[in-house]
Amino acid sequence: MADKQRRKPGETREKLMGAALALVGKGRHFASLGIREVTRQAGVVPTSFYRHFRNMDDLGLQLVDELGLVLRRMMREARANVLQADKLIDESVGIFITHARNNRSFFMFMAQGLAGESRAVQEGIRSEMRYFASELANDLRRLKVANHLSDADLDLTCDLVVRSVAFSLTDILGISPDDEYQEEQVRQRTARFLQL
Amino acid sequence: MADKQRRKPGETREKLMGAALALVGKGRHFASLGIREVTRQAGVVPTSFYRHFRNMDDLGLQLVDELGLVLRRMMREARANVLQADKLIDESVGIFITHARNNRSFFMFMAQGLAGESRAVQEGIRSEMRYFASELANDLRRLKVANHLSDADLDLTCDLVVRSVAFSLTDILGISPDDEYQEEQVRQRTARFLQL
DNA sequence: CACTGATGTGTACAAGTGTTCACTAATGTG
DNA sequence: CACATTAGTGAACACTTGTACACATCAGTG
Repeated sequence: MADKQRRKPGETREKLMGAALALVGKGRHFASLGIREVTRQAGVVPTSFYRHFRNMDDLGLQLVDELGLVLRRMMREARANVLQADKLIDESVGIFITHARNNRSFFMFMAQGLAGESRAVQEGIRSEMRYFASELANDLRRLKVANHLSDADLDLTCDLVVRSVAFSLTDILGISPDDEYQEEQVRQRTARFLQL
Repeated sequence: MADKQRRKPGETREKLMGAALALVGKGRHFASLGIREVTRQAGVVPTSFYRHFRNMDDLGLQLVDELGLVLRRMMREARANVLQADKLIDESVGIFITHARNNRSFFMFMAQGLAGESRAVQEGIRSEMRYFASELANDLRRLKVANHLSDADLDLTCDLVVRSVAFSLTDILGISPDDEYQEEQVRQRTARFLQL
């Protein structure tokens, strides 16, 4: 695997992705970002952009890949921490919210991408969600919770759960700053959703 | 109420909103639209924009208002057509999908706005959804379906239902052209969601 | 060491951007 | 009718945008 060379040890490519993410985190929509804007934020000259990405959509796609890593990390942590089934929901929601706060920009990007303008990005995010839902179904099968549901219904339920949680994203991200009361509010509501 | 004057009988204001909507319908994201672009699509000179809107966010807000009308119309139709409770879900999903197809751009705008960059638009759409959910809860109470749920749980359930349906939007809009098979697929899945 | 390929920089340009200004024509109100 | 208001127009501005080109610099390979 090739590394960068010249001057700095930091990868310009990562700086660019980070810059785009930072702008999204500040409230901008990914679809409205321009090449120059991103390079400016990254502290790089505009032409450098083309060394790593064809265009903004390309950058978006690569962000989706990284997003996948974040989600997998979250899943792993959830699996490790959820030991008994009775606290399953509360624990999971807690972990999710924590990750959503720690990777605010990433999850914002995800929420945006679901209705974004690049079909490819849209499809990518959706596919990550499908994967997540199917893994969730497997876990539940393994834990023998929800034996009362048929296989097909379990899959469907998990899809529904993932969708609901994803939707709650906009709630969480909308208040994230440090409004602890509201956060608790959302936490409880999301948990109740899942119980139903 | 004042009307337009000069030359044409058609409202420029509506032409501008229609133009923005049309661009969204073509796959563009609202956040990436510019004033000049919209006026060009509307066949109007750029300066005319300022006669009706402060900026693009303002236009977005007014679109949300119109979106509210569309939603209310849909709700009315659903209320009129759903007579017996057993067909409630299938009927409702059918009506929803029909409206989603007929007002494709509007619903696309709605899906986008949920994670859009204007906080005001975001809040507006969310408030429309809350209103919709509360009306739905009232209807269900009236029909005496779901007596087994507490009031608070019913409200929560309806919120969940509206969220799920809204999420399905992206599914529906993503395939809308004329893929009847997939449409049936989504129709069945959404219905099953609601049954659960 | 010379060569190649990847990565970085600076300059340049044509096209598109939001917004302002002065001007014109139609409308509704006195 | 005169008048203020409203809704339309075209020209002009200062900037920003995406992209292309030529060039510089480094890492690794023969």
